[in-house]
This record gives sequence, structure tokens and C-alpha cells, in this order.
Amino acid sequence: MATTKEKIIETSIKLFNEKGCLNTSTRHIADKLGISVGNLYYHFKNKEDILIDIFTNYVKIVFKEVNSINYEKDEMFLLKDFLLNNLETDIQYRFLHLELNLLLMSFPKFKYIMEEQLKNEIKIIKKLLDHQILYGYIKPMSENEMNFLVSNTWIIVTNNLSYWNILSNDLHSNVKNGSLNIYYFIKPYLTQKSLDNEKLKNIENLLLKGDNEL
Amino acid sequence: MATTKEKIIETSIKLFNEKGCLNTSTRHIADKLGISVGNLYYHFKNKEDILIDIFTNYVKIVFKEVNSINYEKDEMFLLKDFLLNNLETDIQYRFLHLELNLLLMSFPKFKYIMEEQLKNEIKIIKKLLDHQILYGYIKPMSENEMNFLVSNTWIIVTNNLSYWNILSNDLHSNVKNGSLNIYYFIKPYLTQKSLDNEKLKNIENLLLKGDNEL
Amino acid sequence: MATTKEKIIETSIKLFNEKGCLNTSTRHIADKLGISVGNLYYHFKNKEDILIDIFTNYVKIVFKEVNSINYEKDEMFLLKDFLLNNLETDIQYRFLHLELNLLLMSFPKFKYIMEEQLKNEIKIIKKLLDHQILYGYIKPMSENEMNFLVSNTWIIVTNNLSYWNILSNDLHSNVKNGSLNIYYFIKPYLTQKSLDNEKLKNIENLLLKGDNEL
Amino acid sequence: MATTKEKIIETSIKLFNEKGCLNTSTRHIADKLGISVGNLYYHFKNKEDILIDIFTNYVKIVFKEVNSINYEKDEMFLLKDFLLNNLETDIQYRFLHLELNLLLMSFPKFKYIMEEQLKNEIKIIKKLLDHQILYGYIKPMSENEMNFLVSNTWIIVTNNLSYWNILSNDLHSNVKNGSLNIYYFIKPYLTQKSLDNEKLKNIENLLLKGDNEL
DNA sequence: AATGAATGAGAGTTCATTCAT
DNA sequence: AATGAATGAACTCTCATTCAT
Repeated sequence: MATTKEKIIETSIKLFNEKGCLNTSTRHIADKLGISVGNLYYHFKNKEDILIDIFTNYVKIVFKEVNSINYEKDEMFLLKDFLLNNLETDIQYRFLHLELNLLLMSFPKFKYIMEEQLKNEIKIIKKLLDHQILYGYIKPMSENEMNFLVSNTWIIVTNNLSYWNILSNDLHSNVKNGSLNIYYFIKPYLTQKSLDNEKLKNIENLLLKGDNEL
Repeated sequence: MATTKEKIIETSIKLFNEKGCLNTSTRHIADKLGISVGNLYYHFKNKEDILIDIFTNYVKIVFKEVNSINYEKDEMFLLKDFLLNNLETDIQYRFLHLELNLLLMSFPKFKYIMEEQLKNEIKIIKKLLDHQILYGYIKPMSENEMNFLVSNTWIIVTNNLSYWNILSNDLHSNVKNGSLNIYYFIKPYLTQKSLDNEKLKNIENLLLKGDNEL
Repeated sequence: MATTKEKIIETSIKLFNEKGCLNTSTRHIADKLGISVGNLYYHFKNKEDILIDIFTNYVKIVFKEVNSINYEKDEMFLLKDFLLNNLETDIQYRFLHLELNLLLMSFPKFKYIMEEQLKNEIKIIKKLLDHQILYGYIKPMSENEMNFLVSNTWIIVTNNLSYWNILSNDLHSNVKNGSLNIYYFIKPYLTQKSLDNEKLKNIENLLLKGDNEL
Repeated sequence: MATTKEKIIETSIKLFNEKGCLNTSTRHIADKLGISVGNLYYHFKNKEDILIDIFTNYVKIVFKEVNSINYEKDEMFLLKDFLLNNLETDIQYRFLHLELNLLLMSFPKFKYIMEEQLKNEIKIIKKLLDHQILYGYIKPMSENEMNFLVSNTWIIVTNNLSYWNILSNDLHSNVKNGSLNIYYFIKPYLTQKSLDNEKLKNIENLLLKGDNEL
């Protein structure tokens, strides 16, 4: 049995994805949930706080995978699992990516948190790349190349859905295509050792097939 | 001497970039320009029409380069010129990229035009890639690979600024970094013939150096 | 025929006096006047601007008398006229006095204007007093005494109605009593020359009598 | 150890003085005190009851001085002590004076109590004045003069702070100036016998000097 | 005594758009 | 071509108060 606070978050995410956070009024949320606006503001001090709550949750989920790696050992990053597991998350929190820039303009506290989060993400991804290069899963590269590998990865991870949504309404198929965007972007940087690894095998086919069970 | 209609467009672009299209009211535009709201609505039926006018203009400018190629001859696409020329355009129309998804949600007519435009762009870019592959400037690839090369290119072209804007306020430097995002993304697909070509030489250094004259 | 802007001011003053400015919403004003809230905000950028407009008008009216004196000549300040003429003004703008402190707390721009106005008033009244002392209408006094004569005058002028309103609902009679408050306060400072002057004769009786025609 | 009820009163007074009673919500009070709103409403039926409780307390404190006089004997009213003792009270309950009129408009029960209180105060002060006139401390005067002496006294006592607060933020210095307002207002009515009395000596200097120990 | 979730009305303000002139 | 007054719906947020526990 979800608390009212949880239900507000649930309903907000649903509406934000459907119509955009900026197009969803606090009254919409309250009405949809069947509570009074006053009650909503009892649980959250303002709209930005709802957004930040959602974002914080999102970050936790996405970085579980990345943070689970053991940097001391020869361990390949489970790109396949990362891609597959995040299909669902990407759908559930898609408004965060699709509206990002306007959210940053409208909510200063959110902007600050997002900035700090991105800086942190960059550090973590670089560390991960260094580790994967060290153990031969990713081809060595210059500092510049790495900087733009990181930034391009972020750009593609964050914005892939935007492209496919313009072309089709099939959200599930779009998300899979988005994962393939990430995969194909990364591929040129993978070593043969990576490509031969069991753990990466058939990811391409898995995502290309229209298997809606994923 | 610009007509009122042109001046409305100019002012709108300026304000949309500064504060976002969705955060700019028609009154803002009229006030900034020193005309009445009524007059603005005399020239444009509604806000969406202003947006569409701007978008149409943008498309024209960006595709000049791509359309100028002669598909009958062995001719390398001038990636360097494309990147450099578009620095300015990307700055001037940046709101179109940064706000894209919410604009699509809010303006149905714009959404329709954008959809058609994207489908058209995809065709053109694929044709261009086929041509460049034929003459050995780009490495051959499968249809799948090409689809994701195209989509990733669009994603990176459209969203690179979003990344750098979070990290810094220096718009000009951010735009240059964005061009490098495109360049580094394309690089693995270029053949040696391309990389050796005079016309691509030193593009990397040009953009990496802090040369503000660009 | 009054303009909409003037009618907004009229209606605002009426409502502010009846229920207090802070208890009157912009929607009240618009409803009472029969216009839309949007229209009200077309004419005034916010509630504070309405208040400031009213206050500015009030200041103009009240200081006409005081400013009309010729400081070069032996001329007695027309206290009687001042008191009688301001009966009406005091009624019409009474909310300004009755709510003053909360208005200052709630409207920062108004606070600033009021501060400047008070400083200005103090200067003017001191100049007037010096002049009246010079020509023997007011008894000479120390600087301290003058400071507190000025401040007490302001306090009584501004707050007399507050007292009588608690005791009675007869607004016109209350305002007259308020004028007598000012008169009796000033009286000990007047010279015999003043008290004998035709222009001050029978002011006391005039205000004490229940003559509602004033 | 203060009871919850007492602590609510304490906290309310503090907040009312800082931001005004009308600008302080019951939630503010509960939050500041660290109790629940429900609990606050357990102890007080509504906001008006808190206000009335505070007002009743205030009246008790202020009238201690006035009521202590023995009307049968030749005894001078201790104006000096009254002024000095009330400095503190005036600071502690200043919102009652500053917001009075809006409080009367907003709280009908409070209005009723205040009306009765004022009528009572008037009687007491008149009795006091008669007594002081009888024993030669105050100059004889007509009934009219006495009525306006009483009303002006109330007006000045109640509103002096309003004037000084506009000109300065130094609360303690403002309160002292306010006491001087009362003193200088009363002075013309005092007989030589009063002015020569030990008990009034040097009150002027005491308040004029910047002695912060008061 | 005390909690904290909930209500419903209402606050100030903004906005895209219309229309008579 | 242009003005500027007007609309009405929507927005975020606050408030005094209630009530089951």
C-alpha cells in the first residue's frame, strides 16, 4: 500500500511523461490522484521538489549497474545488462531526458543538482573507461578522444529517444532502438576481446528482433 | 530595412534563445520590439506560426551545404566546412534543439512539419552516405549500421549543446566542443582517403584551439 | 467619462477602505468593477502598483495646502482651511493610515516611496514651523521640542481616525473629531497672535458642532 | 518550565512582531515551536483566540502602573516610571499597535474586546487626570480639552513606533523616541509642581541620551 | 496531549488570443 | 498596418481549520 507521497510521485511521473512536466500543473496531479492541491503541497513544498525527488530516484536506479563494478579486478563492464536493464528505466523516466533543457531553465535548484550529478557521472565513466582499457576491453585512446567519447555517450544515452519518438509512437520499439544507438556508437571502441566475450554475444540480435518481451 | 514581419522573427529568435520559446510570451516579443500585440497577431496567426516560420528558415540554412553536393561526381563532402559554417547557425537557432521535445508536445502543426522534415533529412543523409561510400570516403557498412550512424548523427548534431551548456556558460566554446562531438563521432567511419584529404586537415586543431575568431 | 484605469483606482480605494487593502484581492476589484482580472493586470502590473498610484495621488492632494504658502512674506499658515479641507481626503484615503504598517511590511516598493515621502514631509513641516515662529504665529522652541512636535503631529494626523473608529461607526463625526485632535494638539504651541487671528476664529466650534455639511 | 500553551503564546508574539500577525500562519507558529498544527488547535480554538490571549496579557501588564495609584491621597502619577517600564512592553507587543486596525477588521471577537477595553481605559485615564488636576500636578482644563488630551494620548502611545520605524531600523532607539513623544506631548499640560518634582527630573535626559541599558 | 494527513477556498499573476477602432 | 483594451482560463502556492488516530 503506497503512501500518499509515493502516489504523488507515481502520478507525477506518469503525467510528466504523457504531457511534459512543464505542461502538467500541480492541480492536474492532484486531480488525477483524487486529492486536494493543498494536500499535495503538504507533502511537497513545491513543484520543483517533486521533480528533484523523481530525479534523485532515477539517478539511483541508473547508477546501480555502473557502481557495481570491482575496479581492482579484470572484469568486463556488462554493457549488455546495462542496456537491457535500462530499457524500462528509460521509458519510465523519459520526460527527464526529453525536457531536460527547459527543466534546467525553469528550476534553479534542479539545475544545480543536475550540474553536480553530471560532473560526477563524467568522473565515474572516465574511471570505468580507464579500467576497461587497462584490461583490454576498450581500445586505448587519447585524452581528447576520451573526452568526446564520454560526452557523446552522454548525449546519445540522454537523447536517443527524442529521435525515434519523432518517427514512431511505438514507445517500446523506440526504446530498443535507442539502446542500439548506444551499442552501435560504442562498438568501434570495443576490442576483439570484448566482442568475442560471451556476455556481449547476441545483444545486437536481441535488440533488433521485435521481441516485445524485453 | 527589415519589414515588421522580419523584425518579429528576429526578436522572437533572440528571446527564444535567451529564455526558451515556451517561456516567452507573445507580449514579451511585442514589447521588446516596440509594437502592439495586436500587430504581432496581424502578421502571425499565432505563436506556433512564428515558430514554424523560424524552423523553416533554419532548415533552409542548414541544408544548403548538404544539398550543394553533386551526386554524379567523385566529390568529398565538405565535413570541415559543414562543421565550421554551422557553428553560427547552431548558436542562432539553439532553442530549436534545446527545447525540441516540448515544442513537439505543445505545437501539433510544428510536430507534423518536423516529422516530415526528419524523414526527408534521413533520406538525404543516407543518399549522401551511399555516395561517400561509393567513392571511398566512408567505410562500407551494413544497413543496420547505416541506420544507426544516421540516427546517432542526428542525435549528436541536435543535442551536443545540451551537454556542454550544463557544464559551462561560455556559449562559443560550447558550440565548438559540440562540433568536435560531431567530428569525433564521424571519425571512426572515415577512410584513410578522407583523413588524408587536404580539405579535412587540421579541422581538429582548428576547433580544439581556443580561437575565438571562428 | 472615467477610463478603465481610473475606475480601477476608484473601485480599489472604495474596497480598500471598506475591508482593508490586504483583505481585498485583485479579483474582488475586478469583479466589483465588472471587468476581467486579466484586464486589471493589463492596466496595472501588480497590486502594489495600484497602491502606489493611490498613495501618490493622496500625497498630491494633501500637500497642496502646505506647499501654497509664501515663505518670503508674513503669512499665517491656514490651519483652519487645512483641517477643514482634509476632512474629505482623510475619509477617502483612510485605509492608507489605518493599514500603514502592514502595507509597509508587504510592499517593498511602497515602503521605499513612503520613507522618502516622510523624510520630505519632515523637512517641509520644519521649514513651515520655522517660518511661523519667525513671524510670531508659533511659540519659539528648542530643536528637540520641534522634532517631537513634528513627529507627534505626524502621528496624530495619521492615526487619529484609528481611535474614533473603535468607539463609533459614524465616519463623518469621527473625522471631525480627528481634526479636533490635531487642533487641540497644536493649540498649546500657538501664540496669542495666532489665536486672535480672524482666520482661526471659531474653528473649534465649527468642528465641535455636529454640522454634517462640512 | 513553560506549558505548551505558554510556549505557543511566546512563539506567536515573537513571530507576530517579526512579520505581523496577519502574515504569520498557524503553521509557521507550530513549525517554529516544533509541535504539530493539530496540537496548536488543541490548545487554541483558532488564531483569533491566540491573539485575544496575547492582548489580554498585554492589557494586564500596561495597566499595572496606572491601577496602582491611590486616588484618596495626594500622589503624583509616576509618569517617569510609566514611560521607562513600558519601553520593554512596547517592544514586546509592538505588533498589537502596528497592526491594530487590520486586526480589528479581521477578528470580530477581538474587535469587541478591544472596544470594551478602550472605553474602560478612557474612564480610568479621565479619573487619573481629574485626580492629578485636583492635587495640582496637571493644569485644569475644559471637558473638551480633556477629551482630546485623552484621545491624543492614546493615539500617541499606540502609534509612536510607527513613525520612527519608517525612519530607522534601530528598534531600541525608536522605542525611546516614542517615549519622548509621549513625554513632550504631556509636558504642556504639566504644572510647575510636576516639573519640579524629583520623580520627573532628568527623564528627558535619560531618554535622549543613547543609553542602551534602559 | 499530540500527531500529521487532508480539505477547499482563495491569493496574486500570466498567457494566448480576439476585436473594435 | 497598427493600436491597445479586453477576455477567461490556467498557473503555483498559501491558509485556517478539521479530524481520525
